[in-house]
Formats: sequence, C-alpha cells, structure tokens
Amino acid sequence: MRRDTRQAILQAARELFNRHGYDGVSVRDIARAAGISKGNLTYHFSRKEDIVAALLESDSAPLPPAAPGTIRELDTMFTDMQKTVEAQSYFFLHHAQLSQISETIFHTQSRRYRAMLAHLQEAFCRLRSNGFFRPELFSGEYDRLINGLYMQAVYWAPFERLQKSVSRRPDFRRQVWGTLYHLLTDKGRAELGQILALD
Amino acid sequence: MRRDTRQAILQAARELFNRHGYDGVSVRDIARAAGISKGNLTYHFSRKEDIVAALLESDSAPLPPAAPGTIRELDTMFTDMQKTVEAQSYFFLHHAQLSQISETIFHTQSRRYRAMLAHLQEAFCRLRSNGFFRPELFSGEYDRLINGLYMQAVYWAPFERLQKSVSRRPDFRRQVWGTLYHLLTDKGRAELGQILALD
DNA sequence: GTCTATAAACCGATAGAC
DNA sequence: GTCTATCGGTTTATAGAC
Repeated sequence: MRRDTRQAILQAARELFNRHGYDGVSVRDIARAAGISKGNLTYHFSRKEDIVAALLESDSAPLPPAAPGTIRELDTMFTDMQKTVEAQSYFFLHHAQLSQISETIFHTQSRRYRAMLAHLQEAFCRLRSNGFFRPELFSGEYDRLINGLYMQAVYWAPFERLQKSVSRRPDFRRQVWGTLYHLLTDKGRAELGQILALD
Repeated sequence: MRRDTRQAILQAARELFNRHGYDGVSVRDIARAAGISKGNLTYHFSRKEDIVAALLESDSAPLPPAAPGTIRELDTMFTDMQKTVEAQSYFFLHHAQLSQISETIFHTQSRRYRAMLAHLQEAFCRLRSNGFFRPELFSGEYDRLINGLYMQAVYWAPFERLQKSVSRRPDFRRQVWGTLYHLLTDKGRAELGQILALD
C-alpha cells in the first residue's frame, strides 16, 4: 500500500546515522524509527550496507553548473555548504567509518570531495578576475586556502560543540569570512560589509 | 607477576582504537593483541569504557610551560601537534564517538582542546610582539586563524587520505605555513625561508 | 593474576505465514 | 508488502577453577 516505505526508511536511517554513525545504529533501530518491522525493512534492503549506499545515491546531488562569481554568491554558497554538511553529517563526519564498509563508498566520498574542491577553485578564480580578491602572493596560495576552507566547512559543527562551554557564541559564517578577510580587495571588503550589515 | 600487563593492554588498545575507532574494536580484539586472555583483561578493566578512560588519562600530558616565541619554535610545535594527533587519533578523530560514551570523556576532550587553544593564542601574541607576525586587521582575526589551524592539525591526516588519488603529495607543514604566510612580517618571512630551505 | 567457561543480550540475515 | 519467528554469530560482562 504505502509506496513511501522506502523513503521513510531512508529518512529514518539518515537521521540516526547522522547522530550515531553507521556502527552506532542497528537495523532494528532504523525499523523502529521508521515505524515498520525489521522483516519489512529487510524486504526493501536485504543488507545494512544497501541502506547507506541508497542514502548516498539519493543525497549526491550535482553541484550547480556555475561557481560563485560575486561576494554575495560566495556567501550563499558557504551557507549552503554548512546546511549540506549538517543534513548529511553521516557522510562527512563519519567518512573514515563509511570508507571501511566498501570501496564503492570510499570512491563516492573521494569523488564528491574533488568535485567540491574544483568548484571552489573555479569560484576563487572568478572572484579574483572580478576584482573581489587579490592575486596570489605565491603559487598555490589559494589551493591551501581552499583546503582549509573545506575542512572548516566539514568539521566546524563538531568543533563548535567541543568548545560550547566558551562564552562567546561561535558562528561559521563569521569564522570563514574572518579567515578570508585579508584576501579581499577594497572592492571585496566594501561588498562584504554591506552583506554582513544586513543581518 | 608481570606488572606491565596493564601497560600492554593500554598500548594494544591505543593502536586498535586509532585504526578502527571505539566501536570497531572489541574487548576480545584488545586481549588478543595484548597477548592475554579476555578474562584477564576484565580483571584489570571491568568495563570497556574504563579502558578508554585510562587511556585518556595516560595520554593527557600537560603542554610545555612556555608557548613558542620564534618561527622555529612554532614550526617545531606544528610538527609535534601533528605527531600527537597521529599517535592519538582515537582521541582526536573519534571525539564525537567518544563523547557519547560518557560525560567525563567529553569534558576531558573539551579541557584539552581549550588548553591547546590558549597555548596557541599565547604563542601568536608573543610572535606578534616579537615582530614575526603583523598586527590584527580586525579584532579577533588571530582567534579565527587559530580555530582554523587547530582544525587543520586534527583533520589533515584523514583529509589527506581522502584526496590520495590527487597527484601532488600534500604535506601538513606546507599546508599550514601556506595559510599563515600572508600574516608574516618581512622579518618573519626571512626566518621561515631559512627554515624551509634546510629540508 | 591468569585462565576457561558461560550467561545474557544484541547483531545482521533468513524463512515462511498471511 | 508486511509481519512474526528464529538461526548463527558476536558482543560485554560474570563466575569460578587454578
């Protein structure tokens, strides 16, 4: 009857994997959260790893065709990255765990990571030629920066949790723009000032 | 007879946890790696979480009393941070997993993290007043930077693994100095040039 | 201190009724 | 499609011999 049983399973699995990781969640847990029996879940996904594989497939949306070319577009992209990482933290935070399940999963992670890096590289290339960011001080400077950016996007949330007893409330956008500020041209700084003043 | 059974257990546990994480290692695995029976291990640590708690205690050495004040000392500190993270990756990489075991473990992590951050803050304060790094462009600029530095120190190794199919060999020291370069004064750049030329 | 043996619970996967 | 029942294996933790 319910054609959406499969979707209910995937949604329940995503939420549980996000919170407890692949090993921390049993097939029984997923069935209970989806409101179905374990036998029924097995009917849809015969093996546990089939669940996470289907989850990866449904969550691997292609990146937008054009990389950001303005400060505002880059700011939006940071927000989107942050949302994606939090909504699919099973994928980003537990990637060491996932890659040990199967080789296919590791390659999916690796492919997604390289696509994101290429996207960011194109973005900063455009932003430089549009006069928002200054030229490189040395060859590969922006590549270093992009590596650091990606790590902050992925690991900021758990890092934030680790320092939660610190009084000052951390914020991803402030963090990442704080590390980028020195690279902005006067034109870039003016536009960023406008954006940050709005919220 | 053997007074070092406890140490053998901790060492075996550290290595296995580093490789497979807390959930990925059973008490039987640890006993086998330590060359003793499971019952004997239970005699020394009645519960599995007691093992990781004892491991945390034995690995939580206090930081050196004085923070780095020269470029060379900072470079050495980066190398040491990297070594510590790799030797105790069970602690750094699986902290989300560990903090769900017990509240005590989470607080140990949080305390260690804050101690490291304070150490880095003192270091960059000294390095600025010694004329190796430029003053802040805005209040909190170096705090942002230190957050990013810490994340790179912790997550660089698994990140490196994720991009292993990329041709260029990544390197933590180059990565971190690449992100710091623009903050160095001429004096700082001269000293860094000397250090990097040596190896 | 170290061991073997085992209890009690949970795991993923399967079989078969409806 | 959905369910209950169960198999074979593994887990942590305990009991007791030496």
